Amino acid sequence: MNNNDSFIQKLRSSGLKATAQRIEICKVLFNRDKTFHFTIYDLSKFLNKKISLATIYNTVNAFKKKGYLKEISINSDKSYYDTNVSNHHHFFNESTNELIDLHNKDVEKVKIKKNIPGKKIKSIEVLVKIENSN
Amino acid sequence: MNNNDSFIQKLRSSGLKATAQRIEICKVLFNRDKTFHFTIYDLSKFLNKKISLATIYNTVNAFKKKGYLKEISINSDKSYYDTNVSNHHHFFNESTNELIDLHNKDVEKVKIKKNIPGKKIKSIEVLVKIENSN
DNA sequence: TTTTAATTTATAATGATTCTAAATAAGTGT
DNA sequence: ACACTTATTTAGAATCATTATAAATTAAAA
Ligand SMILES: [Mn+2]
Ligand SMILES: [Mn+2]
Ligand SMILES: [Zn+2]
Ligand SMILES: [Zn+2]
Repeated sequence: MNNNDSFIQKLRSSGLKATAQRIEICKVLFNRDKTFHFTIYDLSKFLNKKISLATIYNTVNAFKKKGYLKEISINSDKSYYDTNVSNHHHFFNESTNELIDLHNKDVEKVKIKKNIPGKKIKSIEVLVKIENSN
Repeated sequence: MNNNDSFIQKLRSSGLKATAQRIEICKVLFNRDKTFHFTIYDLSKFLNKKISLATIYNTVNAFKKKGYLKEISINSDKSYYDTNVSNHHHFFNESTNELIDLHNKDVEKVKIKKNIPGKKIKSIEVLVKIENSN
């Protein structure tokens, strides 16, 4: 089973039609060793004008809804997405606008000692902003 | 010394002219007991059309640059600002889009065990997303 | 009071994202 | 293989937050 086939299965199994555009986007996003952190603009550069911007947005939103991508909270004017959908934290390099994963072993478990009645915790995310220390 | 005078001094001492608009905005932002978390839209509602939107943006940006306001990292399409400029963390209520302060005593100190050579840490922020638990 | 530079403002511009609606293509059933 | 139905793609328009522009105003200095 080659990669394309696995993407086709992945798409179909989640009720998404396996279109050429989605398979192309899957290849860019998921044929990787490490986590990919990207903006829509980053992704569109990789796709090299082969796919319309509307479709890139549609697909990223669909993949996010299906749980294949995660949106990352950055103080910024555009959204960042992450192929690592597990619970993890980030460095954000303010000099380069680049995200770097912090794995569980890199951050001591965050303990929240306050609770709000009637509310439950959905996620706990740590963002460590860094810059050149020159 | 009334409030206005203290705002005038605060503005002048940081090299900002003490205009009527800025004093008005100071009153909304800083005449409070607790932290104020707001968007530009929130602030503009408080100001009730007396001040142009451009000036609200200009002033918030100026206050942020001077360290009187902090921008908060939320996964969202608009910026949030915070009158609490100290290092602290937040709950974000996804049902109401409301920020709630987490003080130092509410969160165990976050320990980052990974370091990136040539980079220094500017800030460490924890964002706890919550929602109705029904 | 005059001068000067900062500020305010209406308005235009920008940029990210979503919407619209027509054309196309995937998957289903025959 | 073929037709059918519906999801998807797409160009382009619309929206929304934010920033830029540039002329009028005003604070503070001289
Ligand atoms: Mn920003
Ligand atoms: Mn969003
Ligand atoms: Zn990540
Ligand atoms: Zn706060």
